[in-house]
Amino acid sequence: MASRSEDEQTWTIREVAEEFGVTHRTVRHYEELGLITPERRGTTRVYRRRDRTRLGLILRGKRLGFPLDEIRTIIDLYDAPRGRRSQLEYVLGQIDERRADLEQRRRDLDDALTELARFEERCREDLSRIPR
Amino acid sequence: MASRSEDEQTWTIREVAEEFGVTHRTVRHYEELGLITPERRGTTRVYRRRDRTRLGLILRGKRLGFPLDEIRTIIDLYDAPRGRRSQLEYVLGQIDERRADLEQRRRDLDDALTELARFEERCREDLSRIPR
DNA sequence: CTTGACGTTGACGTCAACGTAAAGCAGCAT
DNA sequence: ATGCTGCTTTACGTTGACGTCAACGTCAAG
Repeated sequence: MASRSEDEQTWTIREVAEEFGVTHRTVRHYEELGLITPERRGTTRVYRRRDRTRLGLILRGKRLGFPLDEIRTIIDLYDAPRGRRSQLEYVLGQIDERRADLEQRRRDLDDALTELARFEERCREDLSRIPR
Repeated sequence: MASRSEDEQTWTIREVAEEFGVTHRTVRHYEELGLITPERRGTTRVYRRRDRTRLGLILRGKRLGFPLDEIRTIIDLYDAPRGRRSQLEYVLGQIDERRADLEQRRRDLDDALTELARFEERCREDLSRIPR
């Protein structure tokens, strides 16, 4: 039972890779680029909740089409030191830039979706005019 | 005023490139991949409204993180023949797939934005606790 | 008629994001 | 001890999306 701070569930590289639907090579690639930094038990990589969280953020960033180095600056932002006032102000500025970027994407996305809806409408009309 | 079908405004490659903020090499690359097919006046490329429309769609697709060959299938869809019933049904099916993809992206995007908002909130709280 | 300013076609270079093969160690089941 | 399985590093290959020449055509201006 030992109630120490043993929130220490860990995973192997195969486990996280399979869980997130990527290869171990991909996971290691992200480590090479400094996106995740698993500990080592001897020579073996040990992944914790923090690493899985970051991996999730990375993959979502990829689905959104961000390059990996940009993704790194984004998720590093979440872990950045925010002790001093100047640091916090810097972080808040970065947040604003990020939001502007994301909102541009959402506009593009919404435009694409409404166009698609209009196009579907036209197709359905065409279809309704075809007999049989 | 000569009312012929002279909706024939044209542009050169430099013009469209500059207008859309890309290089002529990029425009030619898209042509190599069959994403746009400008006519030729002799050997020179001639761009019309249709090409500009497609270029706009391509670049929006890129901002959304789609690969170029996927973008081609998407915008080709808009120009696909829809004469027969089977063709229309195929197109409608493709539209559904596209929409599912785009909506997944929007979910990711909204998640990212709400997380960002929460994070900003925390930063502002931290900031309010710092004197001076 | 030469000189730019643009246009054209190759062809090779580059960078990101991995894939893939080669070779080795580490534990442990037989 | 031996082999198997899973993890490791090293290193070169691949694909997508262009960049970057080089070498040449063309047409209006001087």
